[in-house]
Amino acid sequence: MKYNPSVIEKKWQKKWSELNSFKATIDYTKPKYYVLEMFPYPSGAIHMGHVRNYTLGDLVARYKKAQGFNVLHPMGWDSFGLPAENAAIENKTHPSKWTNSNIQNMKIQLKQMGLSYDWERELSTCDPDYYKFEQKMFLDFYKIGIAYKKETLVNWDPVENTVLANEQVIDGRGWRSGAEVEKKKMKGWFLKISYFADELLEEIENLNGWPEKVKTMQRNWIGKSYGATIKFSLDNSSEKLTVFTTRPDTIFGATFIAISPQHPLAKKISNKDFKAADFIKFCEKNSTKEADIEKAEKYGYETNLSVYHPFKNGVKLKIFIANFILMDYGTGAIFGCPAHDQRDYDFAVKYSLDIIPVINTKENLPFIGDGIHSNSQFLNGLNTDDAIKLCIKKLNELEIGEEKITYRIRDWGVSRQRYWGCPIPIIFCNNCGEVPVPEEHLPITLPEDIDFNISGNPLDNHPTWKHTNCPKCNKKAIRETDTFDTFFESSWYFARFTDLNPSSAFTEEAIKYWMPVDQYIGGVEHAVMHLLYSRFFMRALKHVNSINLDEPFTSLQTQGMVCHQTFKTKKEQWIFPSDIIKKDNEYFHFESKEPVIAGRIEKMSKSKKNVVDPQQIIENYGADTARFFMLSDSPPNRDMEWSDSGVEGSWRFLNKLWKFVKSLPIRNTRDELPTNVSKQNKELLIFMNTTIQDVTKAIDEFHFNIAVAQIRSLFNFVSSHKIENNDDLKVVFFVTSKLLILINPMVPHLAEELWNSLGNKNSISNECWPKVDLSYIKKNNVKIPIQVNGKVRAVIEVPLGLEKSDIEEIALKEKNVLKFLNKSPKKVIIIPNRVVNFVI
RNA sequence: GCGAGCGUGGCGGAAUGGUAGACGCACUGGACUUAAAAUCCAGAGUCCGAUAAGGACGUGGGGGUUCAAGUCCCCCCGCUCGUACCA
Repeated sequence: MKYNPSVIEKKWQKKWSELNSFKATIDYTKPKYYVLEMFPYPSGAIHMGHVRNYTLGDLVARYKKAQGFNVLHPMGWDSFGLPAENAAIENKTHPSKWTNSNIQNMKIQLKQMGLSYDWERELSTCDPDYYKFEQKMFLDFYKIGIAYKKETLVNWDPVENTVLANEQVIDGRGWRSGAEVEKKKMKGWFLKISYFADELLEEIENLNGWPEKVKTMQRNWIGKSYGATIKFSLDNSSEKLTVFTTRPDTIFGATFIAISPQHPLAKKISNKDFKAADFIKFCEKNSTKEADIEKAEKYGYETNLSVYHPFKNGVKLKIFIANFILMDYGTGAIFGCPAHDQRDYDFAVKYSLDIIPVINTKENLPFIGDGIHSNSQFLNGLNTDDAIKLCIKKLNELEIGEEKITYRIRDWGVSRQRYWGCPIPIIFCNNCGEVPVPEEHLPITLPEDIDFNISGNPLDNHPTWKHTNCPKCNKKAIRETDTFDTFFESSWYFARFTDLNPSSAFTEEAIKYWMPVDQYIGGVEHAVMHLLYSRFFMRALKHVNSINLDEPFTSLQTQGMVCHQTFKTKKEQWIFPSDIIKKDNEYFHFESKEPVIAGRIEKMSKSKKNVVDPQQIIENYGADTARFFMLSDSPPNRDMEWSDSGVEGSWRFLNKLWKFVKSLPIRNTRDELPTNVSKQNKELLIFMNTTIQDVTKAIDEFHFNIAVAQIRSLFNFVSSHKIENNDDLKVVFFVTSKLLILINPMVPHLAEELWNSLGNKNSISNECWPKVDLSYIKKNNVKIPIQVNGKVRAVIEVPLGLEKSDIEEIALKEKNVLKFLNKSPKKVIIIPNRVVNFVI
């Protein structure tokens, strides 16, 4: 019988579903394990990124189940978001219809992959039964000031009259209209993540299961910095201008002041100075993307205002309005010290401003490092740290400044001017102002009838939806027509999975038992925002007594991208890999037979057409081959290349495994070992036990590609084992059984089928993970390289733990060692069981 | 621009500071076959050497620490992710 994945995969998927094999038990006395993959946006069909992510998670879930844990492994849909609205405009379908049909389709696909989800816990964030809870959360936050309203800058498309997402701004222009995007001030809702900045920062060090790189990124994102504010007095005015600096010690090198175009003073100046107004307008012609702002050429406008230097009598500093000063950071104003800051230096050179060094150095300016101060009155002779301290002391004495801690992190803007999101439960009343929607009126649901053909915010354009009565005074009032950022939904879904009861977002005992998530897996692109928002959200919810939890994710793994070679015609048109045929190492288009240029290996993306449809792979090779290849080659946290030959390799291996197990002549002796184990059989058992140990270690360390390699080696070993008598057969059976348990989390359908054909009645999913018999892996001998001047000249095998002098004696008998040992060694390094190095 | 990560044979990758290249892909030779595919067996970093023994070189580039560096430190190059309204 041939290996036929399409038959056996359906068979076992049906069986798992009938037996409810992967249901998380509600028995809070058992040890639990919660494994979660980042839930998908239902874009229409699963892509290879999903396949990779969910294969990794499924391996962990099945492995932990085998280790005896009560496993929670749920799946849901991050189903609010922009693409549904774009689809609505393009295909004239309603976002909810489009979204739900995508979910149906993707769910079928996930089931075809044989993933061990507890589908009874499925959730979808666009479902009012889900988002009603976050409206309540928002109101709780609102009551204590964690949610508040303020003005912010948005990308405004003046042609479409809509707010654009950053990704909809391409080279400073609206993606559909092509109009130059403007920055526009707009009021929106914010969550006070800054209130928790210190706690979020400090707790990073306790996230032991997180990758160091993610922790570093979050630390830098929060960006706590110690510095000072300095109040400068304006010339010819009683007003003060407060700047923030992390280097108050360089104050004597200050030669100019720069303020943000959004600074109140800039606005004031522009009232009288038309050129300043023009300049500010010019600065507004840029997107709100940080990268765009930073990369844009730095411009300044010299105003006719200046301030007095706080310590240098009579010295005035000109105020510039500068396009690179962000209003959101510090005070939106800086003093420029060109000698000791790269950006200030560039600015000073461009506008021919003075450059006054105040730190002694032999290096070229600007010099950013530490050093002894000069030219700095009371700071002369001090190093940077001491100068900062003394300067702050002096500022305090003179009451013109103080020590100040600032954070780079900004409060989280959650308002979106879109339809397909959770409505924000606030009502605006002319009498009463902002009024929260009373809880008994929740959920506020979206209107079904919606028109996307009018430009602007669809909810705002709806003829009736926003009109309501004020809950306080009952007069006519208007609903908030903004909806939530979809990161709102993804900031608590993991906690919701623990108990989907309809009356409250969480239940105490389910949270206490299941949370935190033991293993969270997803793309590294979420390293900061989603993960930081989730950490913040748990704290905010704790603050309003909704949940008793701090950190949501104990351990985190970030998986790399799935890449594929790109192909282009000579006319620069991208081509799908499935439309290409390879002949004599050259590529041709399947239909036109035109030659095709093979390009770089890049992240799979629809725009470059270098995608492979998982559906095709499942149909051609089966889910197990797709899963096995996903795990085989690359370590999970690195990018991987999807290649046809790699898939073929996995397919071949699974076939070999199939044939081998099916060829074994007897059944049902899997737990029996012969009373006397021959030398040959002992070697196999040693290899098996070593493999069990190594595979277990590799899985625990998330090195699944190594686990695969070791399982392959064990297969190579056992399948070439000579079977000459019944004892040999027993051992081969024993080892094969263990091998199937090891490989089950990777290729569960195949493992079930082969397990079954070995005569087992139970599902392999209920088998325990094999234990290592340590008596088989005690080593007696060890191979030691012998080096001469660090180069290996021989390898000797000696008993473990042999004395240094004995090792040296044996080493000195090696011909090749003596050949290179033409002088007596200056030094002999012997690390027992490790290495010998003769240094001559 | 800023922050973070990555870079090892023809390719994916392996390697507690201690034998670089496990396992696999592609490749080459052989077996089977009328033939091919599939399958099985064997070989293989590059160069010198005889196809051997053995040697030299070799982990993006340059420098350093060390008896010993893919691994630690410094500088540079290239690529990738994030950069706050994509998810």
